[in-house]
Amino acid sequence: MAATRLDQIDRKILAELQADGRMTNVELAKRVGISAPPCLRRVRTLEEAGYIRGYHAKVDARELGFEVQVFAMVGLQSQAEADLSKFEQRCRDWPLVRECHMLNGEVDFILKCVAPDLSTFQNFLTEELTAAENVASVKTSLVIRGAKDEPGVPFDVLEDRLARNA
Amino acid sequence: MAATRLDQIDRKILAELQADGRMTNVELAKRVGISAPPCLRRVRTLEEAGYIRGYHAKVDARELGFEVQVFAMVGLQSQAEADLSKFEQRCRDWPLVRECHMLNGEVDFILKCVAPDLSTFQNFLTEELTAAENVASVKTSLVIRGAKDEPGVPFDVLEDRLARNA
DNA sequence: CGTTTATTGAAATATTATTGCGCGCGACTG
DNA sequence: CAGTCGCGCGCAATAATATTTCAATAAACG
Repeated sequence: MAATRLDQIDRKILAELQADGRMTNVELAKRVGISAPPCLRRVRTLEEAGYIRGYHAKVDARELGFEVQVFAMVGLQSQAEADLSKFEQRCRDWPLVRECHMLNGEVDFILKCVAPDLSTFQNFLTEELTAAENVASVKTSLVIRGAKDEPGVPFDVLEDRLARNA
Repeated sequence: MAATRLDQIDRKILAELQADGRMTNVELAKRVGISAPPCLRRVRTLEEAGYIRGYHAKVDARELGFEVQVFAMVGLQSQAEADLSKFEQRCRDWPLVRECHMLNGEVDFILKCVAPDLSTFQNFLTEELTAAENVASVKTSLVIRGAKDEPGVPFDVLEDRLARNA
């Protein structure tokens, strides 16, 4: 794995920034056990190498009036690469679709969507998603409640793994 | 909606920090059109009010050797609240499970999981998830590739909406 | 209207980010 | 092995940013 290119300090940096993306560099340096300048240099390197894709505030959608979250399983008629790409591009253009993943199995894509209310989503569903070219089937499930939401990497698992391989 | 309590500047702040969680406060202030001190106060207020749930670096799981991502649909035997909670707690304890959402419909939960490789995931699947108390059925789908991944709020939709209601 | 309350922005101060540079350590070489 | 090269560290100095303080302004209210 590419993680081999990283030493323990780099991984600690990633873990800390994943947990708190606004941590100051001095605090980060203190936690990983080096001084501020090399710490900052490492962060920049990790960013440029693509280990860090960006930093984002986690904004509570429900608090902002997006009370509906839906997972949609989408099946297409054609799975030719050109058609897959076309569908993916449409997902990128739909603001209500926040995530789009291509899957194996009977379903081709899973979409995570948000909407201010059910009628807005239903409108999107019938007018846009189901109606879109090449879409064969759509099954949706409303999110009743969220129990865990920590996208990213389980660094404890990673460290266990590296320790075992060492 | 609770977004009514926020003015346009607050919403702009949220949008900017969602897009770039490490933006400096002076840059943020410049973009939203006020000076730095009140801008910082607004950010703190938004954090305390729960509009901002935290800040996180988006770490690339695949780059770190987590090459497998899986969605798992889980059905339980009992949907009594106590049993639902128990299952949710288990999900929180499993490091490979990064997200857990309760759904309506035939499936009770959808889980987003990561693993270093397929065998690690299959081991988790058979030894932990499927074997867990009260779990009736599990269907999994491997993520072939990701096409969009922007969790959060579509602020353009929100602004449209507010403009229409005004 | 006068008062209260909330929010602002300028200025001052404290922290933090960033750059420049010399040092030490390990690896490669003759 | 000694010499030297290259990498990465930390110290110190500087630039930028965050944060507090405070007086002024504008809206809200009686």
